[in-house]
Amino acid sequence: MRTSQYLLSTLKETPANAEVISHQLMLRAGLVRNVASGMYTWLPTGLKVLRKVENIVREEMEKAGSLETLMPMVQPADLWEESGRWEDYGPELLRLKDRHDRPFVLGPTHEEVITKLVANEISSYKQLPLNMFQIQTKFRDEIRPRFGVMRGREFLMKDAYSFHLSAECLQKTYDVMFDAYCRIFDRLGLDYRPVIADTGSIGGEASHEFHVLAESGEDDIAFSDASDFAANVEKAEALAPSGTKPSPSLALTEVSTPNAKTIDDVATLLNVDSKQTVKTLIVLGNEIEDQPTPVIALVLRGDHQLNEIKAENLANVASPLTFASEEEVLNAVGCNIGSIGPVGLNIPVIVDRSAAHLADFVSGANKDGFHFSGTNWDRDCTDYTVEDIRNVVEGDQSPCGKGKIVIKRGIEVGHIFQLGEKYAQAMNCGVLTEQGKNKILTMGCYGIGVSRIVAAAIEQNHDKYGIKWPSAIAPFQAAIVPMNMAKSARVKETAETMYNQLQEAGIDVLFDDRKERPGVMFADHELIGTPILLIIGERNLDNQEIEIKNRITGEKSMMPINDVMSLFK
RNA sequence: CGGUGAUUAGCGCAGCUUGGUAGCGCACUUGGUUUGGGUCCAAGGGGUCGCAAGUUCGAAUCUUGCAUCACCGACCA
Repeated sequence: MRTSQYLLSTLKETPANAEVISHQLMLRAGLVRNVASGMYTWLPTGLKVLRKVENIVREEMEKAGSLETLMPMVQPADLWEESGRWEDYGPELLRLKDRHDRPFVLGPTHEEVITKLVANEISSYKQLPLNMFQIQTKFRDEIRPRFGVMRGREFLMKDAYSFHLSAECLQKTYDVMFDAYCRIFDRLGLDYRPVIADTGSIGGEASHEFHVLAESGEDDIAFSDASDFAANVEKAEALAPSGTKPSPSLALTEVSTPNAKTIDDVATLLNVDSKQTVKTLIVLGNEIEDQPTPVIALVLRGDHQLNEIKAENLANVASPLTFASEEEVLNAVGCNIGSIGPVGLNIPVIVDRSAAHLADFVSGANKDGFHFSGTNWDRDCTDYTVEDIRNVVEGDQSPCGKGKIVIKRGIEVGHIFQLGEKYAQAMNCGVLTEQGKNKILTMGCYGIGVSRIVAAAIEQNHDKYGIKWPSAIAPFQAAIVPMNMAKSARVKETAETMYNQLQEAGIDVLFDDRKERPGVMFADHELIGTPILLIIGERNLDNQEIEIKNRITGEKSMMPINDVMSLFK
């Protein structure tokens, strides 16, 4: 490609609306342009990168035995009613109507469509297992799109679905997909980790997320500093503290704490460590027929944070987790938020493992403006259950048994699930077994955020001059940068010859034939991150040499003109 | 959904306090100059000042409403 026939569209200045580095560089390097909140046009350079990512994903999926399909982006609402997600999905699901007033959705994912397809197409166990994927635009009406294509509303995703007769067979495909994902991220040249994940709203059993490690990531990943253990903080188990619980040494004493409504206030006022306090959260319980909504108290150590996912997975806690209103708190507890504690409550009390390990701690007195000091479990509060309901923090024991927890930020770029029978059941997707009986299939589902990978790759690979693409996904393999071609016939001739030669060899090379000063050309190529610059100038032609500059290492070296092809072997 | 802020040329911004029909840098066009790291000089083109209503002789500027975009928060006991 010649720059004179190309749309480079680089920007010298950083657009004001871009916050993270990948978003800024994607705009400056001319990869994408914003169209509306969370929606982007991919310019030629960006699309080249996107297609390279897509092709790696496609090749590895095919190698792993998955069949490519393409499903519609717009889906009829009745499919979603059949699966139950028309009600469950919430406002992220964009709903629309056609001219006949028939309801549709913009597909945020395609379980319904594929399950319906398989229900219709597959009728015998002999046709299983089956694994199909597509690379398709998805739409999720995110609460808050941000960071450019990292969390867009419209985005490109590879999603795959597998169908099986047995859990063992599903596990086998799941393992194959796990390995395929590792190969994909290896080939992309990214620093990533598979981590144990929550199955979230889609439901199901086993699940791993693949995270690209980067400061700007939106997820917290808990690692062990002594093993391979890695889990999303949402999912990482917080073990009970080791050792025996100290015995009570203080009497329960009511203390006045006017206007101290937060743990920090109370800890400061009473001059105790927040680790010696507990906070008590009132949430809604599951509805029981013909009765007012029950409320439940969750008790955590003052310095810990509630893990909402763990909490809402508890049997008697409402899902999604909902905090009680001020009025509900007043009715149930008899005081306002800020003075609640576990002592004397006549509602169910669930205590976190770490909070349950305390002795002589500070708690709310269930009386406005008062707390208790010297609170002790079993003596002052007898009716409670102990559960893991907090987020792990740095320094906790790793749940794998080895080492301590370290927390890093990650960008979720892949997610694999064992779905089980949820969708197959709802859409009546089954086959006849060897025994001639109908059996509902069990499913796996495997996603990769293709467009997000482009942003994640930049987050991990850039410097002050611009993007440093891993070579597998660079928009161009190399660029020819001639010095003062307009004046030098020798330079022009060498550049043209080299361009033709590389083109014929199938090398994706950008020939900078603009009448620009060298500085302008260097700056542009560094910004868009071309891995190799082939610099042709008068001063080296006498020796029949050109200069090679490596974008990743910054190294410059000389090379005989005729050896250029060796760079691409 | 709540809070905050922004909206003036393709991009980045000034002008608004104190109303008088718009300016700077980059980018773009033309000519010249320069040519191994974002040259320099000159001459140009480009804006219903987000939309609507109001106040006024007169509104980018004051008032009201709306829209869009962005940032922060959505553990608070």
